[in-house]
Amino acid sequence: MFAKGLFWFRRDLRLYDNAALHNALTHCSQIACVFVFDENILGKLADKDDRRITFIWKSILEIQEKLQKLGSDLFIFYGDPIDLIPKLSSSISAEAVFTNRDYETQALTRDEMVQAKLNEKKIQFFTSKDQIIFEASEVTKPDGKPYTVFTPFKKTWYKTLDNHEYDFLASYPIERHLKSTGVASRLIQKEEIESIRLKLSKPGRNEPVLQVRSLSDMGFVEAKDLIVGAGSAAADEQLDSFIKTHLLSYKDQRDFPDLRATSNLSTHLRFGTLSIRKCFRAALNIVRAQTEPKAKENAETWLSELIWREFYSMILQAYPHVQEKAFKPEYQNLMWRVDEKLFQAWADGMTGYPIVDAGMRQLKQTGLMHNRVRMITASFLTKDLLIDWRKGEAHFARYLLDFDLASNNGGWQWASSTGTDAVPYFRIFNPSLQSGKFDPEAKYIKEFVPELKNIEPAKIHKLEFSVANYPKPIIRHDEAKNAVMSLFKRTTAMKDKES
DNA sequence: AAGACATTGAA
DNA sequence: TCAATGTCT
Repeated sequence: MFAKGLFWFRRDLRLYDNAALHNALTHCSQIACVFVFDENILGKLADKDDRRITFIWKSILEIQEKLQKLGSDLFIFYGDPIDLIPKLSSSISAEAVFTNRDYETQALTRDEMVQAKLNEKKIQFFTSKDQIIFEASEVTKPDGKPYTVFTPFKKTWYKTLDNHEYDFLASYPIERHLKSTGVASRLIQKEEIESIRLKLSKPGRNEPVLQVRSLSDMGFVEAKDLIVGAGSAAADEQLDSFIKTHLLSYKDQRDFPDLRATSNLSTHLRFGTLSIRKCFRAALNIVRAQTEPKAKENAETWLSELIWREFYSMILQAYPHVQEKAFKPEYQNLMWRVDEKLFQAWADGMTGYPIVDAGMRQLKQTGLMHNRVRMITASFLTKDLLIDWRKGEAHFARYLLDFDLASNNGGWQWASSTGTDAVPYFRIFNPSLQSGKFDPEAKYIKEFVPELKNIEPAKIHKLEFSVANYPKPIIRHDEAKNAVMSLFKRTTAMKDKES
């Protein structure tokens, strides 16, 4: 038991069912909470009205308000966590720092450095699993090696959950430790926090710490077009409404982008405004309650999507090289085309392929893109334009409100056939067929490509139309298909020769 | 509109 | 041996 501890919020922006926060509250007599806007990350953001910064800001304000109601407060800093976390820990005389694990290489390196600095000061550093149900070492093949194919992974994932009687989905009860105020509280009270704040912001021996009171303190402005409500209350509402309206028809409807039948929870899962354990519990309860097989199947498909998220997190943990290069060694030296004009046409939604352009415009306009369309646009960039998947990955990373490195990288490597799961041959999307199949009435297309509002859907899919201000297709799909097949075949042939 | 395409990991 | 978020005939 420690007298004082520090809890560090990162991508777990909620005050319930939070593993590391629970750990802190049960191992310290008193704790303080902090969020740090990392200057290393924010400095690289090109747009000052970044939707994600606004989402985080609003979500942590919700947390701060709750902590204030509990008699405490939240420290909000801007700077380098490698300096700030140890500095704050000393200021509050913390003996230990608690945080939830993050598996991206950059985050792991940062945490190692934070830990080293803390240990110099004889302060302990504890991390917890919180953002996924199972870490890479917990779901493996019988020989202990990580899976690389989704379906067997999913089977073992379920089996592991079942073997432990669903303990892995149990909620961490935080509330009971947060109740009382005053001397009995487990939270350091706001007077003490205020005096530490004053001390930290005074220029003295050390640089004063930049304590954030508004977005503009960091040079950011509020994004006005945030289409996902920030905070955990909004997340809970979204979960409830998705379950009520779309879960039992999820399998049948999720692939049609105009139906808006997906869960829309990705942003909340990314920032932890929704607990993944709560998500799985809710889904499993619904699945179990279904007597009608069709409804059950629909709900199970959503569970499967959540397990895809687990799968790609596992891949990132087990194979961190995917962050720089192809998962498959034989595709690490593919000769992708370098063509800034083609790339820009794709990024701007000006390829002349309506379904692709609709998706790319939805991304820029809203910060999100329907999953089916992510696959179509990714396939188009890599298989039709022959442009390196990493260029597309970076573009999505810049604009997606729900950007998650593991899932984004997994999706791009999947679409470009460089990643886990076999069979490049089968995976060249035909944009015309995809749009005819998943947006038959071209409703989604017309929403984001209004130039086409008077064109018959069938003509849109077949690209048989001509409109002012809208480009002709920048590439012929049939020719592109042959080109990409021979690109992959050449590489495979080279591999065969070597062996 | 069923079958061909044809590769690879997992059991 | 089975399976794999597709396409093409």
